[in-house]
Amino acid sequence: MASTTREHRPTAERRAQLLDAAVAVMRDGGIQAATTRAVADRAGLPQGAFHYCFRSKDEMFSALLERELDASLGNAWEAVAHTRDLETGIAAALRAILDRVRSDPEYHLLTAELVDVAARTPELAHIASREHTAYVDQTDRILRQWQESVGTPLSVDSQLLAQVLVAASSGITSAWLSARDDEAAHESIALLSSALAVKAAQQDLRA
Amino acid sequence: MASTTREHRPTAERRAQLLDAAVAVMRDGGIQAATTRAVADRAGLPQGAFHYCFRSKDEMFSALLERELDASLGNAWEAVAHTRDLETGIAAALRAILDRVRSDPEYHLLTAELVDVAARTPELAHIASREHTAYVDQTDRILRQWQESVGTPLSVDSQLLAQVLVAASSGITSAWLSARDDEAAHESIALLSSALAVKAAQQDLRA
DNA sequence: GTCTATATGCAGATAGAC
DNA sequence: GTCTATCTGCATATAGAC
Repeated sequence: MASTTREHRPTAERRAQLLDAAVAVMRDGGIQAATTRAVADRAGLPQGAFHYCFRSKDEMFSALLERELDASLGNAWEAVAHTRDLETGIAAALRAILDRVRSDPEYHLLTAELVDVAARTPELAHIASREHTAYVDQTDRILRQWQESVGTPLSVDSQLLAQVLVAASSGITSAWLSARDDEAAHESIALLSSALAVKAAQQDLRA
Repeated sequence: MASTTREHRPTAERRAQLLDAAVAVMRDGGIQAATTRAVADRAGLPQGAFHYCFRSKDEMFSALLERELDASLGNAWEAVAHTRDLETGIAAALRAILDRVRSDPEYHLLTAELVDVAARTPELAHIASREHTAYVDQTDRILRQWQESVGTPLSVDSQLLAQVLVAASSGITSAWLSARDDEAAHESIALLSSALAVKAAQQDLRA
């Protein structure tokens, strides 16, 4: 019996199944490796299944991008909200972000590649852009929350500080992904946290 | 006459010609677009030419990676050496880096993609790693130079500051490449320069 | 919805004349 | 070194039975 008939499943479920498989394939071999055959195989489905879940490979890629970038948001900066000391909070959050990357470098290499490809592709550029804005906004929200809970206002605009924190985390993780140097990453986190906290909390010391 | 005979050229020259063409093709369509045919076409050579310049596509990719990453080093942090004030120097250097990216976003998107792919590919990972180290070392050298010319020593290790500066620049450029927000980038540069300069030059103000 | 079989095209690499 | 022609395999996508 060459053909095993499979159970009928709602399309949404099959799509998720294929997206999961696509991530698995890409984790190993990068975006290039994600052919429709490889993805369908990994999902345990015949290659033909691909095309009644997605109109084309491009459509799947777009769906994947949206799903993964959204998921990778997480609550990265949550740690800040739970400390009284800004420096401690920033350092803890940066360490948490680094730990997530260290625990699954392939996945984070993949999201970086996804963002690059999206930024270069006209039909996808808005996804990368929207994702970045959402990430900054979420960080901003946590900073305001911290500000309220502590009472003392920041001496810099929270939105601006959020932007810088996001840039700092992306710079540190990308350095780590290239060099895999734990000590360098932790030293950088310590210095950055301290520098930014001093700046953000300073009551014009020299005025 | 369907076949125009071409002049004989040293292999090194042909290789450079193909690498240039590969960059041109990738700038437009990303790494995926760089098929041996597309690259040879862009170079004005027949597809067969590819294989007496490079043993395989992988070999070309490796050569390309090495050449482009090395070229993209530039003297990015040179600006620091030429100012007495560290904050001014850091800000100028970061703005110069951002300007280079703004003047050719496609190229810098490409180098980012190259680094990602290299970091994931076992045979290429060392190139990305070595490149990153070289970049930090070069920045460190400029910081030491500044330190000597100014007389006052930094209050943080110059190598560490160099690491952080490299991370900061990569975070800011990658944010800009996603969101294309000039104002945000310049604000971030100002805040980071100020925060890091205060930290790096502080004579233990609170001691 | 599910599956097999297949159409069509392009990929990387090579052979062999010049 | 240079070129054309071609081998071989895999890519995406579709057709059509169940």
